[in-house]
Amino acid sequence: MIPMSDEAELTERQLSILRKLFNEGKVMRVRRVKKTQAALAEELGITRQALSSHLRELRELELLNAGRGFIDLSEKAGRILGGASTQTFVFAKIEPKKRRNVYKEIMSLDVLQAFRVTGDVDLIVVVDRQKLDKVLKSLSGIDGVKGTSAHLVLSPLVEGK
Amino acid sequence: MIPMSDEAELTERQLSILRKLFNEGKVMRVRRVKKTQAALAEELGITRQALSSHLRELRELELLNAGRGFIDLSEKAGRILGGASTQTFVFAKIEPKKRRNVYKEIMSLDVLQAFRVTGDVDLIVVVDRQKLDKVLKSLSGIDGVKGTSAHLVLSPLVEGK
DNA sequence: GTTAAATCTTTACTTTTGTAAAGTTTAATT
DNA sequence: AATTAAACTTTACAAAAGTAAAGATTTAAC
Repeated sequence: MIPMSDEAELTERQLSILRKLFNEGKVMRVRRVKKTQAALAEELGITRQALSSHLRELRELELLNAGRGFIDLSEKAGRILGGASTQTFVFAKIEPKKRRNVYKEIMSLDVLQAFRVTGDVDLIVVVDRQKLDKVLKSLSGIDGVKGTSAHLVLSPLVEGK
Repeated sequence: MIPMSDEAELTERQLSILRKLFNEGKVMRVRRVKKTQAALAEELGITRQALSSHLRELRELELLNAGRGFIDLSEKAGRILGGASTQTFVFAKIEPKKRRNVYKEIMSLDVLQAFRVTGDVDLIVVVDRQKLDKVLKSLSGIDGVKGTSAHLVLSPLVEGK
């Protein structure tokens, strides 16, 4: 009975299952569409079977994975569509005294991830390349942010563990 | 017939499906375990149905999602388990002339992600905190790596889009 | 000692997805 | 005009996962 965020609780068994999966799992970024294949097929105006055979080929190319009620596009698919990887890393240095404010502001920005880290950089923010301009402007406008540096991803060497 | 990385090609229909999904999809990071529920149940020593009911509850708490042959843990699950994030960022500078070798070596390391990037850093490597020591040693031993700096994640401000 | 919660089993049925086969249509190529 | 590739259909069945119901165990709490 481990207490969760608010009301729910987890039993020992549930926790052990989570732990087991966590240890064996490989990290990946996906674009998930919550929709059954039947629904998607209808939107496309084709039969489920026709769609299914397209999905099979795309799956064999490692471009996507389908589950029950959802379809995940892989990073590889993003690369083909968007050209390059859409990730960008932004490092920021902040004034310690104003960090609370900085955290609060960053949480309201349209970023993929943001971390407080140790070392000669205070924050690492992961941004979608298309939104980099806007985010950089917002970031540098935050009271307490001393400086930023952006690092576009040229190519991923390793994608998931 | 859009040419892909090497040999494969995509038909118009396949491309349009990818594009549609890409636009509707939401970015998420997951930990994926490639295993059927039947196999997992056997490892746990319980029936498929018993496991299935655990998974249903975990799914209702948005801790995971199961597909055919795989189970995805959500970020929320990671937060409950790890407490903190287990990610660590390592920046590396490399000698341009030896970059090919460096890329090759890095791909064989036990890292979560690795990217070539623009800016005053050449590579950003994401490593599991537990493996940081080993990875740093391996990294600095690679011919062509001029220097590294590690940045432990103190806390995530934003987890997934 | 009784109660209650957690966990499990067996049996059985449904839903979603995967796949196969045979054949039609359309458009571009030679 | 004949060929070929892409895309689709219908019919049909298989596999993986989801669900339901009725009951057995175990363990901790009261």
